[in-house]
Amino acid sequence: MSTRVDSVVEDPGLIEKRRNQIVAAATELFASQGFYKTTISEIAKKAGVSHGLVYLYVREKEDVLLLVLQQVVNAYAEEIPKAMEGVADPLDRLVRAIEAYCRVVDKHRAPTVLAYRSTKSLTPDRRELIQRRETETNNFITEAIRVCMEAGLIRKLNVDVLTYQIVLVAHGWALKSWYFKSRIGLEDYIADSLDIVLAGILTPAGKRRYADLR
Amino acid sequence: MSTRVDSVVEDPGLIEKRRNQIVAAATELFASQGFYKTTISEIAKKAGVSHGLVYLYVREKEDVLLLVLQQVVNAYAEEIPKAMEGVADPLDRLVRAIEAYCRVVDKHRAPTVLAYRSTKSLTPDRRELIQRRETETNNFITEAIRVCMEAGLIRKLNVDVLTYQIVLVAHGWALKSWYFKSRIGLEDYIADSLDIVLAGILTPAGKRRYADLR
Amino acid sequence: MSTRVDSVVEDPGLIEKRRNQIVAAATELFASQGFYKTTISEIAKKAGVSHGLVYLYVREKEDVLLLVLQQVVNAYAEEIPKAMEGVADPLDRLVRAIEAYCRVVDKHRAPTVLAYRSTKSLTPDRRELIQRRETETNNFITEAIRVCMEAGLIRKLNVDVLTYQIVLVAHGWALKSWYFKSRIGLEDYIADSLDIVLAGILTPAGKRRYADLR
Amino acid sequence: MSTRVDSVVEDPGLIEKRRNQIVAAATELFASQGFYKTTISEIAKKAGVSHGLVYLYVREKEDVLLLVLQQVVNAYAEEIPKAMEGVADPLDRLVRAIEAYCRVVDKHRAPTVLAYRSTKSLTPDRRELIQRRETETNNFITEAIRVCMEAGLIRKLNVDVLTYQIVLVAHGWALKSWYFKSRIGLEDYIADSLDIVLAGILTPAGKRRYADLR
DNA sequence: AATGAATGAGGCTTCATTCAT
DNA sequence: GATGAATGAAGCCTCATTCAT
Repeated sequence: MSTRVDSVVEDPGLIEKRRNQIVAAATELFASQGFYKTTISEIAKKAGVSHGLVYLYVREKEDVLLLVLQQVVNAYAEEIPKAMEGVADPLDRLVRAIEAYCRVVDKHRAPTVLAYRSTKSLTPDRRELIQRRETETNNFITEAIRVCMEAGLIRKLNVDVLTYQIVLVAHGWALKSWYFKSRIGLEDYIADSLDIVLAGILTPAGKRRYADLR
Repeated sequence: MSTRVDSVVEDPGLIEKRRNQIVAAATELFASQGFYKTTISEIAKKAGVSHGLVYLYVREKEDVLLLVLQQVVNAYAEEIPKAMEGVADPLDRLVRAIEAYCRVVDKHRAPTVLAYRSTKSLTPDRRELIQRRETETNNFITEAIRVCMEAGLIRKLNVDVLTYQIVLVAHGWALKSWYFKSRIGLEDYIADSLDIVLAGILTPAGKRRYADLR
Repeated sequence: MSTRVDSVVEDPGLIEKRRNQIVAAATELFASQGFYKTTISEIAKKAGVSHGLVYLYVREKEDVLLLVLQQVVNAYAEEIPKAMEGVADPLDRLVRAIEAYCRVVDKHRAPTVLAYRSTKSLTPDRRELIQRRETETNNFITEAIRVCMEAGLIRKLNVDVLTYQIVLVAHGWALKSWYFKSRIGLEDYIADSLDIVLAGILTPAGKRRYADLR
Repeated sequence: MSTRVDSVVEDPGLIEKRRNQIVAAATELFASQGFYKTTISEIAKKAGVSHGLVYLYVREKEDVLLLVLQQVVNAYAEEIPKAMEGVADPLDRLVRAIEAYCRVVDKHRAPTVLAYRSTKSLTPDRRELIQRRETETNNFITEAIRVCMEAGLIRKLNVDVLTYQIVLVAHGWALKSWYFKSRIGLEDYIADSLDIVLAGILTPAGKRRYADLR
């Protein structure tokens, strides 16, 4: 979980603990006010430390943003494969991945939106770190699609387009939560989205297999 | 075209002209550096005016952002219905709306991404102005879907979910352009996306009608 | 009534008229908000002219202040001698001068306070113009005192101190109006002040003469 | 000593020290150039600190003015009662109060004039703070007069008018110092003013008592 | 004479970052 | 390791003044 963020403090346990405090506070503040309107002092105050301390665990303000965004994309990168673990059936794996994706997004709604708002506020090197990790996650989806396709369960389609269509469905839950909030719940959103997407991509064989899974 | 942004200058023609200059400059800068990293002076310089002049046409920096975002959502709100004008067939209307949406997004790629990044930087009243306009546009999609559904061309589905799935497909072209750029062109993206979505939502009758349209 | 303020406009009648508009508007605004918080645009708007016009009748903003202050000190310089005109009795002259002073101050309460606030905002040359005029006015008081003194109606006292004590009584009505407003009216203020001052300065002969005057 | 001015710095000793530096510098500058022509940077420079530091001890520029004016009215409120301490004779108390008032004014000549110029530049809440304190001070004079009156040493007169006549005599030393400077010294001014005022208000009994005091 | 658009100097204020304790 | 006072770069915005029409 190397973060590529430097600290003058040596003790890794302490680093872990302090950064968690800082990131938790920052996530909340960035999500509600945005990166630029949030000051280091606000973060420190909410984290219950002095603002000078922040600079013992981070070199610049932007590093805090990096840590926050890493936490989100790391959550994705961990929980999605975990949902697929031990599941052999290719279609089942894909479905579970999609469901998991929506649920992680739901759990991290605010920071997910933050990622859309603020990734570009990072310097290119840091930005790449985040995007690489996101791509990594999406590769699980891409791979699951590919396996289904090879098994004849999904039609021949542009895999990239399909991958991002699915990703956007998941992210959409966070991005448009201001719209959905009063209209539909998470589980219904997942069910409806799956319904649409799978109907659009499954082959007849795929459809039969999917019916069996339920 | 009322912008809800005040100006001390009276002449509407001049206001129009100056604001166009300012918005054009600001769009470019906001898109590449973000709202907060862009200064009023930079905008003025790129627009070829003094920075004092900006404040004759705008009351605060945030108004510039509002104008920029209004330009995008207005483009959506105008061009999408225009693509449907004179087209009677319900399915054709929907397809054209989707295609048009993707193309407007393509034409305004940078400011579309900007909208995702920066809408939350607006004060609530201004933010609402933008979101209202976006909802307005999306209502065309919702309506087109509903008509198709009533005509038995589209399955019974949650219309809100479907609307935003389509909207996200269109926006996705801008949001993930960093990924798609090297992989696929706009027209292929539209074709593939339509392929997936329509397959997912059309009834057998709808599929037959769609085949006829091509 | 040369004002020592330049104008690019030639016609003296027009200058007079326009300056009156400007000064009237400015007096009100300066009095309520102070010189620095008042903008040329506000003055122009209240005067019903364009703000560009102001600069045809005045070279700088400070000139407007000078004109405003000149109007007050000129009112003093005119009305106080006028109250003494045709009055021969030395003590009567002094008493009428004091009464007149208080009444002019009352009529110009706001600009009188303004003079205390803002005379120092003038450049030295302009400031001197105002102070010279004020001294001119006060000389009427000084002179009246001196004549009374020579006539044995007033005790031998430092004339300068006495003059300013009287002047401050008059100005005090404006300066401390926030305090007096709810406590006493103008005529009572004049009567009480005269009572105190005259009792303090009149000789027995003076007191007898004063009794005759009433 | 509560100033009603916020500071982000906690240590009261440091606040005291820094504010003293700032106020000393500001007093000088405000007195010579006025509030609006003085910049925070000038104050900081003269105080030997960075301009950023000023904002650790003050929230807005106007707070600096408030602190400066508080220093003057506080000096009045402290030194005048101190001059009366331990003095039992009513007339003696009044005379000492008047003398003390003139001397404090002399010691704070510039900021006293500043108070006349700039109190209105304060927002109403801050202005009230200053005026309340000034009224507090003047109440000592009012009270001393009242006691003398009850003891039959001073004639029945409007106490408010008399109070402010005395106050203006004291303030006059500062307000008209440009005139007096070359004409009379402080002690003579005090003596002459007392002479006039007391002659104006004392009863025969009062005059006898006053003669005894000398 | 009058208008009002345009300029740009300059002030206030914020806040990331440093550093002495 | 932690604190918090101090610094100073930098941005927003105002408004006196100019000038083309």
